[in-house]
Amino acid sequence: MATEKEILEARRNRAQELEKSGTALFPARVPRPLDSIPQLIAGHADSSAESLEASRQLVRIAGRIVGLRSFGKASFVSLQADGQQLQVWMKRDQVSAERYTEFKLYEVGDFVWAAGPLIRTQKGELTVDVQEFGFLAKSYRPLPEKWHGLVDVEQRYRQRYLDILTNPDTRRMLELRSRAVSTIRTILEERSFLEVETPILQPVYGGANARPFTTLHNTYEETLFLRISFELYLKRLIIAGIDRVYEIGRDFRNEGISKKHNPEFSMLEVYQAYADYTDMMELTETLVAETARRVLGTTQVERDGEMLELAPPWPRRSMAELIQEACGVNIREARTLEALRGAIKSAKISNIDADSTPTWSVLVDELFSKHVEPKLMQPTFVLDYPAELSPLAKRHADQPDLVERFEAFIGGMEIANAFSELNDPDDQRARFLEQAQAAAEGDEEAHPIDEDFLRALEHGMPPSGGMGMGIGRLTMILTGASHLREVKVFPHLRKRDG
RNA sequence: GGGCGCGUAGCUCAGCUGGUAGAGCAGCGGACUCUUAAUCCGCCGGUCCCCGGUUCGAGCCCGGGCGCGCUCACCA
Repeated sequence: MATEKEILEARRNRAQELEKSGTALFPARVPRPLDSIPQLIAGHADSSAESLEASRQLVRIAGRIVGLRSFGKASFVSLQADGQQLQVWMKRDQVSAERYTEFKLYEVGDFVWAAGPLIRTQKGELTVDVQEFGFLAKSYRPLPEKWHGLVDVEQRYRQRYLDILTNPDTRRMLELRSRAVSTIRTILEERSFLEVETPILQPVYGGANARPFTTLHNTYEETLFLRISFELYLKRLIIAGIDRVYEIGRDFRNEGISKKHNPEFSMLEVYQAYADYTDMMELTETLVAETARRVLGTTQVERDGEMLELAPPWPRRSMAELIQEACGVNIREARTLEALRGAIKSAKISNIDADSTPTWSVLVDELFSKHVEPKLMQPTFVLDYPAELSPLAKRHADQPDLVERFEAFIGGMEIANAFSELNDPDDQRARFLEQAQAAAEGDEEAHPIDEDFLRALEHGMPPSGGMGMGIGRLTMILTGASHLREVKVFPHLRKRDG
């Protein structure tokens, strides 16, 4: 018997036998109170066999059978709950021959409870010396192979529950991500920010340059878009006088998948009135460093063998000076497309096709993302982006072709993006029109015009700073993960037929 | 989307120059009251990803497809 069908039949048959012997396979009630396995383990890390013997503490635990070492008239069973395992020792003499026969029908994967005194075995293992036990839930399918565990990458993601169940690292990642998000909420609450939930289905998408997912509302016969950012709604709330506001939620972008990209991803967006992008720098570095400190207990993380120091202050570097350093091209002198093309050619920059790049800004962006970004390992704020690439950011007072914007990079990856928010409705309209022009010329990621948002802006918006941070990428930095899907609970995989 | 690689038992893997499929774990039967990858004896288990081709003969070679990984491109 070893085909999948036969293994499943064997488990079904054993379940039937159990049921015939009067055991409910899926009982509704669990005996209470239950002791927590992690708490028992932590509480008795130093308890000796003698002290346990002396106190004879009676405990009751419940969990999934993940290991079964069976002898003729006794068995050791590993029970797992809350991600940790505690051994129970089942002896025929102690539980009665009849009940031991029933127990022999239990198998790896099933859920059970067991009660008895806590002891330490001769080998020193903390163990429940079972006096009473019972069945809690049947598992009809086997767990992954116990020694190698689940290693097939595809199956790890297609059946993530098995990955989480059997790979402690995956569980630790989930716990860490959860604590990171809750720490971010705590810090923002400490600073009096209000958390809101804005629409995911939007009549006009915006706040970023990306292609959206499109859907249809049947009743209103209305085309709706899954949001690509929360930005324009949160700014409406700034206009509404919610001076410190944030949202943690999901964005959707109909684009490629890579180590750093997924079509749906979690974002934090924060907006603060009477502030600008320098305030956002302080907030960003504090959020990242404080989250690391509270979750990991340190502000130092390792990435590809390099130690990263997340503690503030992070260096503030202008995009121009970083490009100058990396490529020897001075974008402040080469201010036109032709001049920049010439500078790139004379500097002999590799893998940039200067002639086919349509605008000065896009060429600058190319230089930056290919030659600077991958090298930004230690946390770094990159400041002062071309206005053309940032239709929602306020212009520099003295350099109107640049905007007050920064992106924060860690480990060669963009972690956050922020600006002094554009609050001049006429300039905003002009920027939208530029975007409409780009769209007309075929730029599928151009920002659409949002008349409703412009109307709101005309009512008046205070000077404000805004910042967006990728939760998944932050988690990658905190865990050292090399791929975004590692820090997602259920990453997207192609649909499989059959 | 392009390039490279992979797909063999439920799981983890091996399979020579093309000669008719193998191990460990899991499963089944048996022994066993201090194991923790328990041990020992025996047994069962295959659409070699799919379709087509070459060949006396294909897991292996060729063509097409599907899925996955890496990578480049795209993309915050």
